[in-house]
Amino acid sequence: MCAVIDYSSGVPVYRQVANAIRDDITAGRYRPGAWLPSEAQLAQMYEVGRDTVREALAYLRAEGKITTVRKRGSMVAAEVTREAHHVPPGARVIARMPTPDERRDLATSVELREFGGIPEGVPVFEIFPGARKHRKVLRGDQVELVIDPPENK
Amino acid sequence: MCAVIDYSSGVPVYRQVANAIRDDITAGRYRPGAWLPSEAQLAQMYEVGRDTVREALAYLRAEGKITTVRKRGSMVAAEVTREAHHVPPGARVIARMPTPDERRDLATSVELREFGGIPEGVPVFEIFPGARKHRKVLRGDQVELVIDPPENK
DNA sequence: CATCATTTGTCCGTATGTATT
DNA sequence: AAATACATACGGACAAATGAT
Repeated sequence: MCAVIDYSSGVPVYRQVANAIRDDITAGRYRPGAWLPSEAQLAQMYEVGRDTVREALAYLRAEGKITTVRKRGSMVAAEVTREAHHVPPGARVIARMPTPDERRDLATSVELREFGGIPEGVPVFEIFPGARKHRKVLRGDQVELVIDPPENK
Repeated sequence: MCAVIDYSSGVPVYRQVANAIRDDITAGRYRPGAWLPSEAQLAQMYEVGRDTVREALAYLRAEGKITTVRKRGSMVAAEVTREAHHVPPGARVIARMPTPDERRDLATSVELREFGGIPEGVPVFEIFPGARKHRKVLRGDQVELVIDPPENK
């Protein structure tokens, strides 16, 4: 029934599996917050090895689509509402993946306990405000930058 | 010489290996663009299984620190100069990981041929300009957003 | 042009510790 | 308490593509 793995396509099998699972997520067959089948089950479903499933899950983690909890399983990432963050004129902003330190510092207490930090696949904003104020690092999955319209003062 | 893996720390071994390699990268012992030792060599160096090394490399790929080329090896991600991109007042910006389509569309021709798309660990900006213009999706590793100062017109 | 060694991708068997039931 | 399920980790093995000889 599910999933045709094409071994002659040249596309790594783990990516084909990842694509199939991602399609199931986007199609709503796995809902946000729900647990995926276990690695062994997924391996059986797609008729591939466990290693391949593990790589596919790592791939989806890197995309931020799922988070994996040690000794529990992999969960579809929950949707969060983004909080507006106002950026002053003249600022510069880059997006990048967080450092290990930032992953620890930006985590909620729950995430820190469960995952050891913010999940994989979550980028950060690094904001350099105009003058010589300190730069800010914000979680990319929880904020939305709002460019302030010019004020008349 | 290199790397002490602490099996009693509770920290997964693959993460300890990833941390050790990352430290080597940040310390400049592996330069941008250089090939890492092969998986087999790394496994020997840290005295762990190849599975563990592969997981560590997947972890570093997700961080954008390295890119892996099939049948060739893993390379330290090259540094690029960011191009300035001006954002109009009133716009909203989010950062997220790209979809598979975007990974293909935003790749250079070289990346498309070598990796099949932009590398893992590269986030994107999604910019919603004020009115009802089309949204823009830009590579997070190549651009730097510049918030335009208010103009007087 | 042909051959060979290297390297990643993939699969399998097995073992262990831990969380949940 | 006991059993089950699962992530983590090790080892061996082969295929296919690449690069060097």
